[in-house]
Amino acid sequence: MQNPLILRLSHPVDLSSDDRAVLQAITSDIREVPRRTDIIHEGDRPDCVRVVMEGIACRYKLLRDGSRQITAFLVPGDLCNPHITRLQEMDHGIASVSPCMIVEIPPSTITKLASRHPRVIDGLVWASLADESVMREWIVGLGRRMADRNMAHLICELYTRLEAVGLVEDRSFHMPITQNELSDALGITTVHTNRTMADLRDRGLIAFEGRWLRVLDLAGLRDLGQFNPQYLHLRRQRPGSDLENGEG
Amino acid sequence: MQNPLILRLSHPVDLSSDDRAVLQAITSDIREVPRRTDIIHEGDRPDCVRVVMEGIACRYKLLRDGSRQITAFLVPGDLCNPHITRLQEMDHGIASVSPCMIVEIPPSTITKLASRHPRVIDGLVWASLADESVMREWIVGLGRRMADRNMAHLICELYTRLEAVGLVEDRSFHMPITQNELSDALGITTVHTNRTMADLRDRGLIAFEGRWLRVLDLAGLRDLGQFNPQYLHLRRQRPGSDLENGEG
DNA sequence: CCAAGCCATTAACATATTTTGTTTCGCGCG
DNA sequence: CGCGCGAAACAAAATATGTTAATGGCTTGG
Repeated sequence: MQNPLILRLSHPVDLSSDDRAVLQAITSDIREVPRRTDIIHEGDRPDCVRVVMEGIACRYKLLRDGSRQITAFLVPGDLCNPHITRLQEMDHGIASVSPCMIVEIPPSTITKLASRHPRVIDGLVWASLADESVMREWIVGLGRRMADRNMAHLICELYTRLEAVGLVEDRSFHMPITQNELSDALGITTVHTNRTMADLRDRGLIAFEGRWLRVLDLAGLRDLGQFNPQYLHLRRQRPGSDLENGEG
Repeated sequence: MQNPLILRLSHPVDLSSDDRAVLQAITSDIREVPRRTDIIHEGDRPDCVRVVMEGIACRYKLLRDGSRQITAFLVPGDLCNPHITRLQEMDHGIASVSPCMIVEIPPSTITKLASRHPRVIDGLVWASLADESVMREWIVGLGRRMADRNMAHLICELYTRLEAVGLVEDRSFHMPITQNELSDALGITTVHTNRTMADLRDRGLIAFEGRWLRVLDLAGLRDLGQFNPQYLHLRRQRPGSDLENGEG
């Protein structure tokens, strides 16, 4: 499997072979995290940028009554804490959903990147903008979409983002997210998630094969979720022009 | 009234008097926007950074079925498009809720700021992080909070953010947001917004005096909404240096 | 001054979603 | 092998929220 971070950043910017080599080098020291384990706790002030290289993780917040809201899923190539240079206190937790491979990059490395590999920083900023955009789309979904449409939308989101890092094969992808976790992402109960999932299956839109989710009718799924992949900003919008070096 | 952008940025970073002077200078060319008018359209690729200096605006997305979801409110001192240097296509619209005063800052000015006034840029990045954090909190609210709690939370958010730019007087602030707009922010119908609002009033938590919202029981409101202002990142976090200048 | 329109408010009823409880299935483990 | 557990599936009752429609206050503009 190719390096997901490189794949991810290749979409928004043109990486030189040198850029790629550096990215490959700084993502070589991989650490495994078992499933359902905090990668960063709420309140932490992490001293390294963490990148998911394999597996799926999530950002989440816990409420006093014990309920949980997942605010984002992280797929390979995603950064846990892109704003490291601010040394901010985390206002939410990040946990593995499946077993994950994680890389830690010290801030000094980022600083070096900023001067010698501006394209890489560009790509990271783009990725951060895409994350924001995904959040807005979640707000829309939670506020104004019925459960079935929102679930269709979420599946489309995962499908598209996983495809961007080469993790979709033959219209299907590994799906370690349980219905309970889906519920906490969609803001509904597990029971309703189960009903809704069955509904999508019955309509012939998706199918489960073991822990793999196969999209049987991508057009239909997109239509139901009113999914327009543009918000993911996976393609660069203007060849060249934008210099703007990083914030390190 | 003091310059809201300066007030806003003074919270996260220490601005020199020189920084302040520059900020004052670049926010002098103000333009008025009537209420309910698009400031930036979805699909636009704005060529200037816009800052709200007066009034309230909102980010929103429209769905095919005609419904709308507001994903954020912008108060004085907030930036409409902080990521201008990427020349991104807007994936959402920004519209005035009340009549607004808007400033436009060309990217070249930002570039100059970056070299000569790093603190200002620091502050802007902090503000952007806070915006992200607010989005996450909205996701939590839409997904997991009952309508009354979420409305309490939103009122606390507005109260705190307006207080940070000196727009809360005697526990009350100007509230031009209609129940219809509140509904589109909270993901509920106007009828339910009305019910919920009446409920908060009946409980003695808030009161309306014309178009001003007075918070009668701040502790009660915070408790109901389970509001913890920390996520707004209004104070700088450096452990030693926390002088905590008064927020009033 | 009236008419038109926006806004807040309320009622009665309909629907979506939650809550609760039970059942089944597959799987790791003693 | 049986056991316990997590996950999934299913159903009935309870509740939160949505829909539709009507009212009155208030502003605004002719």
